[in-house]
Amino acid sequence: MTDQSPPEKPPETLPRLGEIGLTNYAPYLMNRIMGRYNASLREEMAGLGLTTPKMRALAVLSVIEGPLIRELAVFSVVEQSTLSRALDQLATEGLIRRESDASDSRATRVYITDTGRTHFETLWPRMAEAQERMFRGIPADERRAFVGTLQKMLTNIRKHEI
Amino acid sequence: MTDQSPPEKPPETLPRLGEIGLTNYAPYLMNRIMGRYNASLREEMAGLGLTTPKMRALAVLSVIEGPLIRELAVFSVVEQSTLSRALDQLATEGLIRRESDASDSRATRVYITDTGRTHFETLWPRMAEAQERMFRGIPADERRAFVGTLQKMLTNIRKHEI
DNA sequence: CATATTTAAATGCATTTGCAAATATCCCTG
DNA sequence: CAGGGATATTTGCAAATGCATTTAAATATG
Repeated sequence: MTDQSPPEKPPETLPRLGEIGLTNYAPYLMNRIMGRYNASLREEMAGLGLTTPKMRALAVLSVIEGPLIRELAVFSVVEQSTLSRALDQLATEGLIRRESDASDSRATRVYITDTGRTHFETLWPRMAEAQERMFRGIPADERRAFVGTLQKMLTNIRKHEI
Repeated sequence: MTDQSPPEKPPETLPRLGEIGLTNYAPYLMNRIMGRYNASLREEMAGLGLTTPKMRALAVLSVIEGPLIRELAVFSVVEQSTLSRALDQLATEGLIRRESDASDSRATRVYITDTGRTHFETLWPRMAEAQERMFRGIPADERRAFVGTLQKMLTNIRKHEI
């Protein structure tokens, strides 16, 4: 009972959320900002008959040629089962095309159609605008640094997913 | 037919997503990163009987004292009707308390209970860890700059919401 | 080479979500 | 101070979501 070590200091003192404040906690800020970004697009998307998963799939497919469905799920940040159904709709509407993989008949590759590309290009200016609103008043070099940090963060999380 | 001006440049040329690349488009990166962050917490939350809306409400309430429900909806980035039901559950579980506003009997203020605070403090270390994983290898000054930019962005979107 | 294991995608089902409408109260205007 | 909007919250309902399971095919193992 002669232990002299200070009992009140744990090895690592974790500050509480209240101490940091919501607006210093990066995930809170990011969720808040993305919530607004996504909401601002939802309206536009609804007019085009698109939901968030459908739009995200189209966006990724406008850039990546013929990914597997499970890859598309990761890139577009949509649950695989949700994506599967979103693809059903997109295929029915003629915006994408499913093609069974040549070397693995379990797998399916997904391609955007010309119609799909046109559709996405109608939406893209709104997405660019929404980004522009987010970044309003932020100088170019600060934007670049911000995106650079995001890319590092993506690398960090990628070690856990994929 | 002697017009010498270059005909290929429209007044404002909007780069396509394919030209920027997904990984230079900030909203894509942010959605991707937050998707992972939220997924990593979902598991932990499930064990505590929390959903994302319930967790977010608790987190905000651990910092903000007695907000109106519509304010809480904005702060916690949850649709008001969804929040209303999340609060039903949280109240049943004794984690929050609804109290009708003194000066406006339409309005309801929400307070976290001691039990709710304890509950949230069980989750908080996981949230802090998740943030730490996101920021791994990113130096302190870069983190600060990043959060600073996020705060500016929040100000930008705030002009549109609330 | 038969069998067990893993992997890809789709589907069944219960829960959650979000829009729109309902309800209750407040505030403004004449 | 009565009536017509606004505003705060809840609720009905159809659609979307996500987990767990199924189906089908590939790969590993003995």
